[in-house]
Amino acid sequence: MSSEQITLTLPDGSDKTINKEITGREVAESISAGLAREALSITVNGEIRDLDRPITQDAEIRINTWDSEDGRYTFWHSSAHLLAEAVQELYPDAKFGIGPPIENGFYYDIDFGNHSVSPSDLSKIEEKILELARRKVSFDRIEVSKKEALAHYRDVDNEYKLELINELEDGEITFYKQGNFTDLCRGPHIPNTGIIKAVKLTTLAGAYWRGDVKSKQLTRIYGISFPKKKLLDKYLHQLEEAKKRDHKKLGPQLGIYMIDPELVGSGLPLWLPNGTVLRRELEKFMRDEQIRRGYKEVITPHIAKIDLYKISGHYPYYKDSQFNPIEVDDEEYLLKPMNCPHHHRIYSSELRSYRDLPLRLAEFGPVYRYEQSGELHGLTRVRHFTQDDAHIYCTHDQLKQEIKNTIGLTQVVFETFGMEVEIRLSYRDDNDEKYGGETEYWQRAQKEIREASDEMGLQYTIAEGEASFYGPKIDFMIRDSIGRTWQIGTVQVDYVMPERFDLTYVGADNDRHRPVIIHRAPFGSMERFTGILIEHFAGDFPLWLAPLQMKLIPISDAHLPYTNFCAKKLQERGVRLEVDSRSEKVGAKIRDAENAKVPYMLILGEKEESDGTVSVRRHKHGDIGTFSLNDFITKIEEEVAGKLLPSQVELNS
RNA sequence: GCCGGAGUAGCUCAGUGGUAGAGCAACGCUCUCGUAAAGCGUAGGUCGGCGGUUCAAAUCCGCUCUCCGGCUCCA
Repeated sequence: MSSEQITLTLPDGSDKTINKEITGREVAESISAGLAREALSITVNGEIRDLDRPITQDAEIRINTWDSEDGRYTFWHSSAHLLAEAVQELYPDAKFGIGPPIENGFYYDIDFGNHSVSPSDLSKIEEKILELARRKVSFDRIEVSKKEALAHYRDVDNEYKLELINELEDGEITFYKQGNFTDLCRGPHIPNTGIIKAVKLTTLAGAYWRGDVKSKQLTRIYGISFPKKKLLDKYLHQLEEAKKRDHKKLGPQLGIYMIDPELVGSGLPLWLPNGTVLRRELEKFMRDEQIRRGYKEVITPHIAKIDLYKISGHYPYYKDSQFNPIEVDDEEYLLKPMNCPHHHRIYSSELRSYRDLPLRLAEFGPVYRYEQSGELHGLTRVRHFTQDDAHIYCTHDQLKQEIKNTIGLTQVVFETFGMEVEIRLSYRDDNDEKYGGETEYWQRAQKEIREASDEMGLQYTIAEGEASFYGPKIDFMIRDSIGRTWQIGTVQVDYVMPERFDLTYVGADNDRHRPVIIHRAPFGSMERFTGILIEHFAGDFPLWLAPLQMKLIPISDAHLPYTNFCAKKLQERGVRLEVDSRSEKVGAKIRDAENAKVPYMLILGEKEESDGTVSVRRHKHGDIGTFSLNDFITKIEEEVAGKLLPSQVELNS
């Protein structure tokens, strides 16, 4: 091969030998005209780059279009620049912070000085963006020295960019310029602004410069853009649909929970009868799983003396997010922010032998945390919640197997509900103040959870700085209806609390040893899990969870006796049902049951009465046929016992 | 806690300074009905709260509470 040629490997694994210094655009053209037309950027050995930059060496490449994440990333990054240009034209005094692409769109943090941006400004900015886009100008990459970069931002008096540049190495600083707007930027960008056909500025928010509360708060404008107007309409429609799953709306509507800020308090959910049924079913499910795995259940009080939390370290570390202490008889008590310290005291109540380990103490433990007012959110972020908590006290030799067991249990939970979770290993960072315990313990614990995760075949990402103060975690995250991620289940390894509480066991060598603790909560909290569950199923719960499993609908009053007969038979088998004896037409009763998302409706009239059958409707599917009462009972008992998801239910009669 | 938005009947919403409205739900009566809305009627409000401007405030102004979307935080 001549030195003038390089080999490019395409995503399908095929190689392409091609002249050196070829640009991404030329590569795309060499593949197909269609691809060249759609191309937004190119990924070269994992780095996303502009299409018009030459490729100088052998590389794995991928041409990015709107259909790839890298392509959309490029598109939205360029959109953020266009947003900034529009703002600069309309508000010349605005100073720009950072403006990255995000999962669904982009944002730009802007210092508007004294101007307070309102939603009506947003539509003006949107129009300006589209106007600028139509000029179809290119994004030009300009390499600058650090000195030039600093000089530029001194001229325009932008302290934010100056701060950013000061942290950069000379020689790797680039600007991008489109039209009249130049921005410090690593790139890459799309070929020209004209590709951006539709834009929607979605949200206006305050955002601290560099995420620091002590810094100035800038105005963050969120937006999303598309290469076709139709895609924007589709996106907005999907957003509307997603909102219908919102547990804050569905929860109260379905009688699951309510919040009474006036007299009970914000963030203190009240579980309504339907929600309580659901929650008790969830607890029963977890208890059964735990009994099979050798857990022992305990119950501990909602409060404890403040000293308990001084020993555990919760009090000094998390003073700000606790309810104020309760003073009684010269003693201070705290509403418990965690259950662990209570459990540790139970552990310490007896002399423990290595033969007793692992000791697995479980509790549906209520905790109280004073979350900031702006942070409260339906059932997913509250000030009082109940963790499906457990602490496993074990020897070092047992640790890895126990971690794997808890991961296994957590997986069972998510499989049961058909949930897809993202897994995150939450490690510590360099900020020693945030964490307790010896660094060597931390390294050890991080290694152990990683090994256990690998051996269980988990796909995870690692997040530094997300650990709890006593140890690293495996966090199981799930998305809500509008794509926000919430931590649900967690498995944590803890070497710190055994030291703080001086926990010991007697080993085979008759010496005292320190146990290790695993903290775990597969649901996380009953509240958050229920909130997520509502959104996951959009209120159409599997039969075993549905608070109201069926409605019995007599055709007319004449069939009420037979309806009550069926109701009695079903109730004897533990079915949760209601008889709709209102003087409404069948259609109306069906409609009401459908709206209440009741899984089954039994229509009972003359035919059914004389045959001893029930005519069955399934929520969202309609009439599924006629069954003998006994066959129907068998069918639903199988459905409940198998914890079948709505999508798994066989509807053939 | 911070930034922006919003609070009118149980729900969805109309009402821009002059007597608080609609649909659905609820309740009553009539109808006794075959697979997604029967008909008629009744009741329901401190227009989130407090204060101010005005002859007059749901409407204008100030403060405050709560909720929504973000930020920060998150044991």
